[in-house]
Amino acid sequence: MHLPDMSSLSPTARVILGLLTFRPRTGYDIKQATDRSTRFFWGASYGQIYPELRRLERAGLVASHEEPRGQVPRRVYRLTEDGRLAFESWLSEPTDQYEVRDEGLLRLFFGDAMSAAQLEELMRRRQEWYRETAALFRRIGEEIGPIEDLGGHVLRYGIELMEWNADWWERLEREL
Amino acid sequence: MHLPDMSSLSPTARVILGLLTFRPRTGYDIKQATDRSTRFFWGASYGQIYPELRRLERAGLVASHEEPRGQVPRRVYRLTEDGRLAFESWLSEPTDQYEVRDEGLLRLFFGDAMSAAQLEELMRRRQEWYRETAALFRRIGEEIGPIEDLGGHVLRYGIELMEWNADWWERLEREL
DNA sequence: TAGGCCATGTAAAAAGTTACATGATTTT
DNA sequence: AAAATCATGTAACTTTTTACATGGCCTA
Repeated sequence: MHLPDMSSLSPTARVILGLLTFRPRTGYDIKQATDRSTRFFWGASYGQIYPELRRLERAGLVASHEEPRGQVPRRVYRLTEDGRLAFESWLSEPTDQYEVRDEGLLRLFFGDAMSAAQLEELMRRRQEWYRETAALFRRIGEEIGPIEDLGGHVLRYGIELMEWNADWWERLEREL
Repeated sequence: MHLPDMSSLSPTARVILGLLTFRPRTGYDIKQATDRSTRFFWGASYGQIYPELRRLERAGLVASHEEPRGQVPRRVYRLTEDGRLAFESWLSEPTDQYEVRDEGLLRLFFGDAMSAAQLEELMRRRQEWYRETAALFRRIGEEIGPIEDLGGHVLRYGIELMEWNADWWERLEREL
């Protein structure tokens, strides 16, 4: 058995393999799962998921079988032994990749070209958005119940990060 | 005069126009500036910058002239009136785009597939990295002196966000 | 005189989004 | 009976990265 080449695991591949460590899933199911969980720190669209699943199957990291629901064709993917090894190997790699893409922050950076009223509105809007997003995360948390697995901690991270951001913009507004 | 189409301003175009609001720059200079300032919330590579500058010039948002240093060809770009209008129009658009891409967080999310020792190492590494990055940002802050413009506030945001993240992982470690 | 910085660019590949197309099943 | 959800996919496009190629200028 030759070890699968891990350096070729694309970001999307990592999310897919990760979600398959919990249980076998269809492409549709993977999309739903990313939308509900990893979306804010690593999303995926159908345009990536379906082709990537086929690539992963060719590479032997996942395997699939048909499982139609009535007339509806349906293909369920599961992790192979090679897939699990490749994923676990990625899990223990040291990586520092971290990136924030925040348009509000970019606007603030160039804010000297803004009027005072515009700046005011930006600060207000950002606070609102962060509070709303924190509330959305909280609702998701209530749906899935008390924190048990590590996914729960990540959700709590999301809530706290959104609150921190809202507070930061509030502080900025008071300062200016 | 017809208004330039702002919906076609790519993310890279916005950073370029934004940096040109301060002063005229060469492509190389723009790259240096993004590396030193916007990198962590909006970066750009040469492969985007040079082609984008030509697109922007064709669209009339920037203008350039040659300014060689000895034998070295050198082209300096500046914002046109249309470019300034397009950029200011973007500045006041309402946008909520926000994204975090954090590999450490992704690993934590799938951390049930990790051993206790692996998880331990992840938490330690992340704290280290956030503390180091906060220190790096602080050094940059010392170089550019006291906070005067809004760019200084964005730098302070970066420092505080890195500290918050380090603290979060420290708290997590104590909990587990 | 060597190394680092300034300077410009391209080609190819990788990654990701958006819009479209289709239709069955399940729930209200 | 209608609406929502489950389900699969593609094509075109946009965006971004990576690797390569080139060479002058400045300073220790």
